[in-house]
Amino acid sequence: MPRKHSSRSGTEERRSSILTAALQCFNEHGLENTTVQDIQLVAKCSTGSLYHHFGSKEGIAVSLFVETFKNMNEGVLTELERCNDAQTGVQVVVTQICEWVSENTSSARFLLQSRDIQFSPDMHLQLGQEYGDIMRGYFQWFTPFVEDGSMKSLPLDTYVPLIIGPAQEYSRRWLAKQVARSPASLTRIFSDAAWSAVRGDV
Amino acid sequence: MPRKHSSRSGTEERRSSILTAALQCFNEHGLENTTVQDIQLVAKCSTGSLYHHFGSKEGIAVSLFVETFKNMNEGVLTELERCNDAQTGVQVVVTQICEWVSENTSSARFLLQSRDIQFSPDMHLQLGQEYGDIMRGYFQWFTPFVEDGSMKSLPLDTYVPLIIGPAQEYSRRWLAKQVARSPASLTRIFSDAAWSAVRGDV
DNA sequence: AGTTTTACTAGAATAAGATTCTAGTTTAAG
DNA sequence: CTTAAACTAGAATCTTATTCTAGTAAAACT
Repeated sequence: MPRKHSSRSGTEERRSSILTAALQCFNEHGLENTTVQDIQLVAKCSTGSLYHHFGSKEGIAVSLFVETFKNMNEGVLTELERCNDAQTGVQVVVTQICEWVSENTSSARFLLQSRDIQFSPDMHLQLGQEYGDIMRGYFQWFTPFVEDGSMKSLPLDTYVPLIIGPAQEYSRRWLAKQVARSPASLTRIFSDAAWSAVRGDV
Repeated sequence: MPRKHSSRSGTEERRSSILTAALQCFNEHGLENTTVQDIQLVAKCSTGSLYHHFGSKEGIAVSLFVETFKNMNEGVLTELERCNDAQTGVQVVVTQICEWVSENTSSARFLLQSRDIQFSPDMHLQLGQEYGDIMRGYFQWFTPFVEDGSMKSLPLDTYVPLIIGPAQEYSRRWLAKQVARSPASLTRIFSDAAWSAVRGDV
């Protein structure tokens, strides 16, 4: 695994070409059934190169996970910060998620179905860091509205599941091809549900 | 894989001892990092025996998944059938799930984190069968209440995510030790949210 | 009871695939 | 122009899933 930022040109391309290849393979054959050779073949890179960059097959999955996760959440947070009332905020979060899933099916499939990647201790740390930052972002936005009563006061850990739970669960099913209509087309339903789950009792 | 019911005594014990051992191993090391040898060791059985019963490591996971899934849903359905109004029904489903997860952490962890088992075609068929039966059970119970207006009329595929989404998403986090309070202790919050997501507009 | 059939167990042999290792090559920095 | 570090290659190895051959034992049949 490379410690510092790559100093060499073309190296970032190699790295991301491996990630792209991996995403494609994971989507075609599943994480489990993808061999590193499959990835090498698609990315046109050698064993050495692949292991230099990621250390292991799991390392590839972890990097992909982290980058995808950050990517999605940064998009959502950006939109959220444009809002200035609780209801709009909640609904925008749900809408953004539904749209992102519908437009980035490969990434979404990987992200939502890969709960059980085995994170090694330091990977776990890295992820925990990112995760904490992102959550802080959300909570900072919402806290004022809990305080002024426009949102219910609930245990902190329950907000995220209440708001994104239904959309996420539906998305999982859609990505697994168990249901047909895209999450984006049901945005309204899921964002209404989210709001009624956390709105203050007026 | 055995086609018929086992005719021989002690065979069912061997079979279920393998499943139990597998569940334990999966929980300790993760699906990925569990070797069949690990399972053999815990179950005290030979390679031949294990492969006779399940055909592959994946086969073990699939059997475990199917049995656990049926198990949980039968419990929920039984309770549901005792109810005779929509609100109670919805809330009982959520409550049952929260309690089952809190009381059967090993099984729940396996069930909720193993979205991405690669089902081979015939396994997929078997699962699809079970799954369809169970869903039919739920829908039969709910349909009348949609018709009489006590529940919203929505696309069929959205009911399940709306009702169990938040509880399930929270449960995932709890099982991954990302949050501390047990789902059972938050039943009220999740079942209220479920009901407000699907209640008819009175 | 004796024979046959079939479920089941065993563990060695094999095969597939992940990871490591050795030997470079290329680039940036001094 | 030299050196150190990033990077690439691909053969060798090591781990692990799966297959194969050879049985044992219980039920079914006569």
